[in-house]
Amino acid sequence: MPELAQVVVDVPTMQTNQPYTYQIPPTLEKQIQVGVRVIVPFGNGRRTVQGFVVGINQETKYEGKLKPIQAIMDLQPVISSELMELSKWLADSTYSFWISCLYTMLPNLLKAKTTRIIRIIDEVDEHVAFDIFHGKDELEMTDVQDNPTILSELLKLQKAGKIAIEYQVEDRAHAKTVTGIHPQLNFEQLEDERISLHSNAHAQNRLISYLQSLNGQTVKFKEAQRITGLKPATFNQGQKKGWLEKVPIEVYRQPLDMQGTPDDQHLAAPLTLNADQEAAVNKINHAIDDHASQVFLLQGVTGSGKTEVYLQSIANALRQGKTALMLVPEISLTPQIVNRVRRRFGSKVAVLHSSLSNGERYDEWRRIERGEAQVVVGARSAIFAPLKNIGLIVLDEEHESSYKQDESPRYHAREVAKWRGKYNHAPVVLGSATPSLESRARAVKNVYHLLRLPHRVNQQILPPINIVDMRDEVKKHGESNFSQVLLGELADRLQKGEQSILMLNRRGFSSFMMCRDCGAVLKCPNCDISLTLHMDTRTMKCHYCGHEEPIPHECPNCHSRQIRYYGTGTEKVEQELHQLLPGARIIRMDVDTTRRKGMHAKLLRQFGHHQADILLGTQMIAKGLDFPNVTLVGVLNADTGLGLPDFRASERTFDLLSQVSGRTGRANKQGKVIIQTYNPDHYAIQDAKEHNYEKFFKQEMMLRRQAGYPPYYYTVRLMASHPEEAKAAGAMAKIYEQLKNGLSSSTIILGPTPRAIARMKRRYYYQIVIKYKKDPYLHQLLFDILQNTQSRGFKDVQVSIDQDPQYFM
DNA sequence: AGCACGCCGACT
DNA sequence: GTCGGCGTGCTC
Repeated sequence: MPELAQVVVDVPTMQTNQPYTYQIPPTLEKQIQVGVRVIVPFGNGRRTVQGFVVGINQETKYEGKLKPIQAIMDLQPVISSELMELSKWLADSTYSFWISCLYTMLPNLLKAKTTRIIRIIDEVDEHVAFDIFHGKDELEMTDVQDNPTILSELLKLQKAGKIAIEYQVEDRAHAKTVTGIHPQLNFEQLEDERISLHSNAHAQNRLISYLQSLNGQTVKFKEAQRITGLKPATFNQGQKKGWLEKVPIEVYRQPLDMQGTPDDQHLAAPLTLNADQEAAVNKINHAIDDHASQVFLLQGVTGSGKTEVYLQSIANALRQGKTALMLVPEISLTPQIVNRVRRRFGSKVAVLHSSLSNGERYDEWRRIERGEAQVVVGARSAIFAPLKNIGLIVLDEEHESSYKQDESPRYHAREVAKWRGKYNHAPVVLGSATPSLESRARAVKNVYHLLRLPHRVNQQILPPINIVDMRDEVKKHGESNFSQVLLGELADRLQKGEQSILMLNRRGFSSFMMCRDCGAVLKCPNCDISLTLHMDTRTMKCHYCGHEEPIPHECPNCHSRQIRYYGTGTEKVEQELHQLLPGARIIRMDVDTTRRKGMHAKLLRQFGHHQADILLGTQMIAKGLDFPNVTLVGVLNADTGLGLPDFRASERTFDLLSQVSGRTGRANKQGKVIIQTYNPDHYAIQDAKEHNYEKFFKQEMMLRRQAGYPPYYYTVRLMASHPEEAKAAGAMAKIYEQLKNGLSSSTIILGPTPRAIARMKRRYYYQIVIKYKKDPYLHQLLFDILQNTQSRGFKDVQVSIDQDPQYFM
């Protein structure tokens, strides 16, 4: 019996979400392995697609004739056996396609581009040759596919055999190369060449000496020019005379911020640990040494030196000959933290940012895959880094919601980390000053091992927090984003030459246009939400679909000219600040000023060098920053997130206030925090003021218990969308019937209801939230529901399932 | 996804 | 009669 390949093809639909069996042609027999990418014929016609070999065996249930694999794209598997296992688990636990999970684990460049090319194979008339093919003999399908007239014409020609459609699967993954030069002659031969030189050919003479000094090595052309000072023309002469040859040298793309990485001779030494840190490191190191897949929850107040604990534990994993993975939320993946890891571990470190180009990302991935990097630092998707023999996984700021991917596959990096920890028999460290309720509850139940760092390393007390009641403030001093107290403190810092950080909480908050006469709010034509004013581009933008339109001068509803904008953006605050404190130098950080590559780092560097007095920003400045000269943190509007219809609203507010408070008093100077709010008595704000996580945890747990939310219940969210509201609602109603009949009696079904943002990108959304403690039928039932989605009655309906959603909106 | 097959109304 | 609209089903 011949070996057969089981292939998962790149056709992400429910019906094709399974391996297909292919013959292995004799020429590929030796190269085919599980985890390589292949090109296979799929469907009628000459269509070819990319796929992954997920198994090699002799089994097939398929009765028809098996097709052969057309080509193999990798010499080595790009999916290891660990990641293969993981991909199956991921698809199952997130209700997503296997193929999507495989791609999620790889750099984008490994997703092949498929193109359809239309080629003339027989005489066609002039109209076709010039008007459609523009005189050429081939055409890309993408150029014509949305022109029905041309398309039908081409279809006829295809039937007549005049043109043919060819499929090309193109691998986009290419190693970057630079030109290198390689001596073609040995020392003596070069010496002979020297003799035949003209006496004034000094440059060529020097080139010969240089080539001799290379001893047969290949060097980069640029490098050779730099060292010899010779012109490219001289080298070209040498090439013509056969002394040297130009060859491509494979190099890794160097991200901007990688340049200037310390060399491995001058790495930073570990810092001295305090007793708490040492106890934590010891526990973690024991687990590493014992190959124990224990989960630790490292709960340490801001400034308590969690990072040092991570670094020393990572160092221990490396000493054991193992690798380590450290995850950081994208928002705090700042140069500060990356540089700290690089200074400690030098060239062993690979970094996976979202701001890397596809090529850079591919190169970092290959460095890891080849074992050249043993420490990986990155955001969410770095959890799939192709490290082998993992000894430790760290998730910093484990409570961050950005660890959950909000599109399919909707995985949580924390859960993947635990899976890989188990597979590799390695501990997982979850670190946070404000752990998620889920994690902390597990620590209480001893599922996780709790490690605490209750003190700041510099013995600084946590900064005192003042709450300013903005209701009084507005009564006494009128509308302003700045209370008298905050202004006074800011002026005081300016005078002392100290720095301040101001945070504008943008959650659930933005500048919108409203008509003062009829009250109409300018809304997105595609989505059900108001448009946000962007002064920099002078446009109104939709934050959901990207729709953009000019700022209106009159109300589109009643044509009144009394249309004004409301709300507060960072720009408006900056303007107000310039008026109130004319001398202050301000750096504004928000999505608009940091969109350009490298701007984030640049602005922080400027602030670090004290080129500004005030750093004004959104949530992105709340985490991870460490500036010793900052002695004041102000939160302009603490409570805008509290009103959101989301059971985690209080937790997020508490986290945010705690995190941002930690940005001050980090060095020797005492810091201070001022929080402005319209809800001064809310427990999330009061507990943050007291730096009292325990109190907040107890209170919030009680409320979650009463309302039946996580961590007391698991939740799943189902969503259905359709361009017509009734169709979306109807689909959800059908799903509701299936659920009601199939689930156990203790399970609670909420809905169906329209989503808080009921319309987005021209589609209407309906949702159901299921709350359950234990339901043996649920998992299978949800898969059945997805399967039923294929039937009539669900035409054009998109259904998605989100296990443990982060947001209910 | 992409394509063929097949069943209905509108035209050469 | 046939062309082409879209609903349905299949891809190893």
